[in-house]
Amino acid sequence: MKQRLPVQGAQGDLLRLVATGRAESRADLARLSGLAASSVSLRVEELIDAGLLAEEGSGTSRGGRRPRRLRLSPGAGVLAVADLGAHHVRLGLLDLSGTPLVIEERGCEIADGPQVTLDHIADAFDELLAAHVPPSVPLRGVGTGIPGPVDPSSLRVVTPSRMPGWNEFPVADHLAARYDLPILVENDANLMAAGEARWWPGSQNLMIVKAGTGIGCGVIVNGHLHRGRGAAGDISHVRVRSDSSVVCACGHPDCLEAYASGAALMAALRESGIEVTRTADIVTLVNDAIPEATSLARTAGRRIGEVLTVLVNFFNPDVVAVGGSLSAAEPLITSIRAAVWERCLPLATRDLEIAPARGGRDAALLGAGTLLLEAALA
Amino acid sequence: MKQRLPVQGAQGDLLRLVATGRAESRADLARLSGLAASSVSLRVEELIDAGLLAEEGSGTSRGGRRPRRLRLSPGAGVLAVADLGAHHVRLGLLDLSGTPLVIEERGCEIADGPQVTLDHIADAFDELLAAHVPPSVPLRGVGTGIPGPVDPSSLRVVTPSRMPGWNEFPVADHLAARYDLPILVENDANLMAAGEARWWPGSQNLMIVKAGTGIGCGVIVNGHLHRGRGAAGDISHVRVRSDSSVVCACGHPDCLEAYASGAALMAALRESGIEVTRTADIVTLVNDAIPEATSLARTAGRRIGEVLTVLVNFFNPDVVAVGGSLSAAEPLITSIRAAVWERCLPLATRDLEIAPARGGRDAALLGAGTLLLEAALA
DNA sequence: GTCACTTCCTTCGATTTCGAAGATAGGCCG
DNA sequence: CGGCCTATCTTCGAAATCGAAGGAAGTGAC
Repeated sequence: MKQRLPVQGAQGDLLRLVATGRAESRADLARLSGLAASSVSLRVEELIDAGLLAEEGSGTSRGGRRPRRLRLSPGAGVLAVADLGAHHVRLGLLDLSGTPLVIEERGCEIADGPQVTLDHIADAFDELLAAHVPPSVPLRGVGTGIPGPVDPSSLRVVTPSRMPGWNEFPVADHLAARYDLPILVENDANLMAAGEARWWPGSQNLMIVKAGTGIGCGVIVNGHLHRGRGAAGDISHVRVRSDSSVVCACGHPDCLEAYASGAALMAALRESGIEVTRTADIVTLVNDAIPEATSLARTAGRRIGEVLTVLVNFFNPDVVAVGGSLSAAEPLITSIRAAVWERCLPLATRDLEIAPARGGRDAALLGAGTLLLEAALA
Repeated sequence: MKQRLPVQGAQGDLLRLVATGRAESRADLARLSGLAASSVSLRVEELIDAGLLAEEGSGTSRGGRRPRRLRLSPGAGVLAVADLGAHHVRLGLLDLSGTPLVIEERGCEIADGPQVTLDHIADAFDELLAAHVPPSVPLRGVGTGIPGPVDPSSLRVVTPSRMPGWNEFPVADHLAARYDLPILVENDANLMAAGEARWWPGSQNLMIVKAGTGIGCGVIVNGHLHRGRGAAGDISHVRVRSDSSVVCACGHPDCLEAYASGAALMAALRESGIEVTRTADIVTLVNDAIPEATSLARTAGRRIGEVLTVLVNFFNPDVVAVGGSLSAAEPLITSIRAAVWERCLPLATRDLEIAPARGGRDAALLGAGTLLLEAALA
C-alpha cells in the first residue's frame, strides 16, 4: 500500500492541473477539467481545507474580474528525483508543482552496479530531505532516470550497454523496499522529453533529441510520453549512409551513434591530434571556430538531420528540440535544420520548428517531477 | 448545424462502445466506460426506448449469468463511405456498427477534378440509399478517402501528386453543401490503418504499410489514428541506400517509392520485356515463381524493411501490418521481416509482429466507418 | 465618473451518478 | 437435482455534479 495523498475522485484531476501549471484559477480548472464551475469551487474549497492548495494573490484580468490565483501549498509535499549518468548523478527535491527546491550533482560510478548506486542515491535523498525540508512536509514520490532502456511494464532495466550488473535489475522494486511511495523509473531521454514538453505548451507532438556522449531521443505524442514497448525513441542505432564502414558497439555497421555521438566526435578529434576529455570540450572548440571541430559538428548535424528526415515525414511533429551537451554547438543545429528542410515533404516542414531545447540541464529532473505527479496525484 | 443523433452526455460514449464492437453487454459497458453499472442500465434503457440500441439474445457465459447482448438497432441509421483511387472508387453503405450493407466499385477518373468526382460519388450514394435502405432509416454521416494528403484542420486536399485540380480544394465543404451531416475526409492510408486496427484488438500501437501502386503508411498510437500536421505516416519519399540514382517525381533522388512501389516494379518488369498492366499482375507473376518478378519483390521488400527498421526502433509498435495489392506476394513480406529482424534493436523486435493485413480490401471503408462513428456519436 | 460589458466565483435547487444490496440466471459438482 | 458459485442486471437512498441565476470585481467607452 502506497502512502497516497488524501485526495479522491475529481480532486486529483484538479490538483494535477494546478501542479503541472496548466491551470492557475478556478476558472481555468473549470475550462480544462470539464467540470462545472460550481463543482470546481466546491472541490477547491476542500483541497484548501486539506492544506494541499493555497490561494495566493490574484492574477491578471482578461477583461473582467481578476482570477484568484491558486498554487500548491508548500507544505503539501516534495518529490525526490535523480538523473543517473555514467559517472555522476544529478539529484534534487521538487515541490509538488515541480519547482526545484534544491538540485546538486554528485560523483557516482554506474559500473558499481545497481545496489551500490541506488543506495547512494537514496542516502543522498535522505540528506537533502533532512537539510532542506521540515519533517512535517511529507515525501510524496521518488523517481530516477536511467541511461538505458527501461521496460515500462516491469520497471526493470533491460539490455543496457555500458551498465554492467544492471540487466534485468528490478530498480523500482529495490526503491519500493526503501520508500513506500509511488516510484518512477524511466529512460533518461524520456525524462528529458517529458521535462522539455512543459516549455512548448502549444505543441502536442514533439521529438526531443539528446546529443551528448550518446544520442538519445524522446517522443511526446498528443502531449504524452510515448513509450512503445520500452525502447521507443531510439535513433542511435539507425544505419546512416557512409563511405567507410564503422562497426558500432551494438554489432551492426554504420550506426548513427558511431558517427555523430559526442564519443565519436571526441575520438575523431583525438585522431587529428586535438586533445579532448569531455563533450563540453567539443563545444568549446566549435565556438572558438577551430576548423576541424566545426567541420565535424557540421557533418554530425547533417547525419543526425538525415535520420530525422525519415522520422519527421513519418511522425510529423510540431517541434524538434535538440538538447544535450552538444546542442550548444550552433553549427550542429544549423546542419540538422538544413538536412531536414532540404529533404522532408513541404507539408511536414510547414510550421515545423527545429530549435535548441529550452529546458536546460535540469530538464530531466523536471520531467521526472511531471511524470511522478501523474502517478502521485492519481 | 449538423443533424445529430438524439443522444446527449454519457449516452454517446455507450453507443460508441457498442458500435465499435468493444462492448456487447451492459457489464462490458460498465467496465469500459467507467460508469457505475446502475447508471449504464439507466442509459441503455433510454437508448433502447429511443430506437438506437436493441437487445438481441444472450451471449456466452463467463461462469455466471449470461449477458444480454446489445447491438445497434438496424433502424438507427447508415453511413455512406467511399475510398477514392486513381481510376476507380470503392463505395458503400455501413450500418452504425460499421458492418457493410452493400459495397461496390465503380470506374471514376480522379483527374476529372474534384467537382465531377465528388458529385459522381454523391450520386452513387443516393442510388445505393434508394436501393438498399428504407426511407425511415436516416443517413448519419458521409466519409471519403483521398489518395493524397489531407490537412486535418481544414479538411482540404494539400499538395497532392497525380491529382490535377485538387490542390487546396475544400472537399468537406463541398460535401457539406449536399449533406447536412458529419463529414469525414481522410487520406486513404490513414483510413486503411483505422480499419485494420479493429483486427488487432490487443494492440495499441500499429503501423499499417500499404504497398500498392504507391507506398503509403498509417499510424495508430494508443489506439488512435495519428495525424500529426496532416502528412503523418508518409514513408514513400524516404531516401534509400542505392547504387544508382533515380530521381523521384517529388524531385529528390532515391525515394523509396521510386524503387519499391508497384509502379516502379511494373516499370522494371517492362524493361525486362515482361508485359504487366496492373499491380495485381506482379503478384500473379511472383506466385507463378517467375524469377525476375520474385527477385524484384524480394529487393522491394528489403528496401521497405530497411526504412521500417528506423521507424520500428523509433516508434516501437506492437504490430506492423502490410496491406495493399502487393502484400499478397509472400516474398515481399518475408524480406521485410528479415530486414527488420536483422537490424532492429532486440527490445524493439521482441514481441513485434510483422504480418499481412487482416482487414482485406474493404479495410479503408470500414476504417472510414470507425472514424465517422466517433464524429457522429459525439 | 458612470454605464455597459466581461470575467470570475458562489449559491441553491434539479439532475445525474454512485454504490451497496438484492434479484435474476446461468454453470459446476457431487 | 439441489446447493453453491459466478456474473449480470436492477432497485433505491446517498452523494456528487450540473446549470441557471446572481453577486463581486474588474476593464473600457463616453
